Amino acid sequence: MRGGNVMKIPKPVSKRLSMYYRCLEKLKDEGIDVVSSKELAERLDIKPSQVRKDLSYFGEFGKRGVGYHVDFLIENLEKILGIKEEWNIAIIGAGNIGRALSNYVGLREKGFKIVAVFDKDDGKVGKEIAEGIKVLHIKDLDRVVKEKNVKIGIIAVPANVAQEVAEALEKAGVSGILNFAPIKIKASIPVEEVDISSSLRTLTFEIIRKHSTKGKK
Amino acid sequence: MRGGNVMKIPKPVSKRLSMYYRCLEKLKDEGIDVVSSKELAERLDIKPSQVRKDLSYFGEFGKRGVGYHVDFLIENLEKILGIKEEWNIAIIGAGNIGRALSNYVGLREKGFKIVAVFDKDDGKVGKEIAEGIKVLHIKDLDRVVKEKNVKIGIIAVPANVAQEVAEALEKAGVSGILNFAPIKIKASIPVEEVDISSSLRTLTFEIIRKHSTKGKK
DNA sequence: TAGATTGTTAATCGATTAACAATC
DNA sequence: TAGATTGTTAATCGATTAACAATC
Repeated sequence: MRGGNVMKIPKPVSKRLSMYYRCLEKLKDEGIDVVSSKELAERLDIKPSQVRKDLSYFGEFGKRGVGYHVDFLIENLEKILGIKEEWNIAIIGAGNIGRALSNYVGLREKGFKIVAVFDKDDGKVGKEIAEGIKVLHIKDLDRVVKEKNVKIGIIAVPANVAQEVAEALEKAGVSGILNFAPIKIKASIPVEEVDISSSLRTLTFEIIRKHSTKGKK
Repeated sequence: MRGGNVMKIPKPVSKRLSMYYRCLEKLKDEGIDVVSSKELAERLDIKPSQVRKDLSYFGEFGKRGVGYHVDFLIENLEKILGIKEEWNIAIIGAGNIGRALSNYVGLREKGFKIVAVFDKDDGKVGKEIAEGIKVLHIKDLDRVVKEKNVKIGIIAVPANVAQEVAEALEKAGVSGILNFAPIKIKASIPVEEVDISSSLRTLTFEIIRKHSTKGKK
């Protein structure tokens, strides 16, 4: 099914769509131009019906009895995920995370372009944090977001100021936020959380559980 | 319920336990020494029954009619999550992510100690990547993991070599892996994935959906 | 004791998987 | 046409939430 009426899509779908896309690119490289949900699922270690259901939220991309044309599916996923668009990004916070992200070339290749880095510390403002990127003062956020058409704001500041930075970003007019601070951000625009400490904590939890559980299958 | 028999715990529980812990520390700072599931839930914007159920997987920490003693619950969460333990970490890959993590002081404060950084590039080996941390050659992984009692390996290499690095880490004897490469790692020890590009992609997906959906509530 | 709040069972909700008619 | 594989509906599984007896 599909249509203009409200359609709820499970949270995990978008992560899987990215997986499908990456896999399809590989298939294309291998010279394969039609693939079945079975084949795709096998490569990704999931169920064929999951592949079909995930795709069905967005349209009918396959041919019964045949499978999915790799090129056609790639094209559609590119539209759904915004892969061919260029996304201008501003980073707030010129500390370790801010610096690492500014220098992370992998992002550029995927269409994510860091166009500005902000900090409130005058000692950092004006310094070159990455090639061609000078740190700006946070007070210029509004103006720069508009001028440089910033679509995504990345929060790379301590937890205690993260919420207010989020509000400033939203007010400045960004469309989405990626948050590295270990605190849940409340906003009316989409927010994704990346919490490294929390992931490490989940890991130690699992390690402890694994070792202390005797009869666990 | 609780007990020695196999007890399945929902995946999202550990993230929430971390949230509870952080919130309890704040409560302690505020001088509060007893808290109800209702109060805790309100502060975290979840349901009281979720708090109670999550905690019930690990024991009976509250008093009926009273609530939870903050200190007592903190103590227990510290054990469950391994918060007071020191976790020695090795990073594989001395690129941008590796460097950023090596310099990320926030980790140290939480008991995560980077004790070694590895790379296969001779140009990087021997260089000081962070204060007091010289890059080692990957060939010394096995020895160093044993000598320095490394418990966690962080994968900060490109996707195409991530799986083999994971296998090397497991063979060397680490207990868990944190993976920054955009590929799902298969291993028999716990693995947590942190995928920044994928999170950004989910964000662009949500932004596009939000804007193109008219009647959406 | 009366009031409050837990721990746990049962009901609900959401996501995944299986099954199958439609159709290439 | 016969075989294959989709798109979609129905069944299952897993996680959250509500309800309530137990008890501080």
